[in-house]
Amino acid sequence: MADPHPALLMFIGARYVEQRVSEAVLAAGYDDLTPAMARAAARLRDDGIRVTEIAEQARITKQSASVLVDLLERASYVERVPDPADARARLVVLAPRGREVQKVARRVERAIEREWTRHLGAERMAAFKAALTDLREITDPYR
Amino acid sequence: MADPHPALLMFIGARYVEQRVSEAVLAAGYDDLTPAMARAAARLRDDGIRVTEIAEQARITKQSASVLVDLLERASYVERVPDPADARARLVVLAPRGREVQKVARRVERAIEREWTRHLGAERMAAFKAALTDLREITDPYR
DNA sequence: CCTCAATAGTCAGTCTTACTGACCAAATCC
DNA sequence: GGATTTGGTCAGTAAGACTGACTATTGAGG
Repeated sequence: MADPHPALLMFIGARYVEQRVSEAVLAAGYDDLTPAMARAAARLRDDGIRVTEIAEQARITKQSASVLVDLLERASYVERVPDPADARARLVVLAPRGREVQKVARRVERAIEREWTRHLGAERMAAFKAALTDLREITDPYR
Repeated sequence: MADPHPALLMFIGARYVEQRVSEAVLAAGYDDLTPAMARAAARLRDDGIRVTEIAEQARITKQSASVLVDLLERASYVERVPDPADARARLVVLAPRGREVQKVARRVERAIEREWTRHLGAERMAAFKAALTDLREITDPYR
């Protein structure tokens, strides 16, 4: 490829991080997490999230999201609790085991960010992150 | 998310481009291209490529790549020609119909690059692309 | 209040797109 | 010139996505 589109380079970088994280999580002994489960789990917030919200953000149907949450729940990574604000809905929250995995993932993510900063230098890295953040404004329909 | 990891932002951008391109291709009347077929087709080069190479670059097994090439061939997007340099191998090359789709895709990609340049400014865009290219050195095992 | 459209979620069934394992034929190594 | 590597296919299976139909709750209008 003579001059690859920025999007391809972005994809390559994102895929690299996903692989590094999933390897580390596997190495830490969590071998029952599939990539799809992990991607769904990555959407979790501390205050809980609805299945429908996971689906929107991950761009999958609510049925698919529901299956993934089932799997995560069965493996004790998350719990479903009733949403106090809406009796139709249930909130997906991290269970203790999920919080442990999250810690492992966060640690790898920070390590990669340091590696990238070392490679580009602090200044270029900051500019890079700022550009990504600005581009999100025109590429991310979910804020 | 308070401070999303750069990789998430990269993923969001890459996904946006893939969606824009696939929408345009669909709108141009090519409705028999699945996302997986398109991703495989995106690896094609003018001088032809081997199925095994597609597999390596797309990080899928050669069997999966072979199936996708079959589908692309059946839909007249590509052809398989014997590799003059190796009688075991066959080169996957774009067929006329494939070249038409490629034109549509390239057009959208250029349009998006212009939009991004408008949003960031030419200077920041250039720096952004340079940073992506540099990061590729440490994130892309296939050079 | 009371209907009724919208929303949160599930169930059932299907298709796409991966995977593993076994295998063949040509090329390359020693 | 036999053994190993490489390019690719065939067969079978599983993960993960989709559509469509359905239930229960919410919230808005009359």
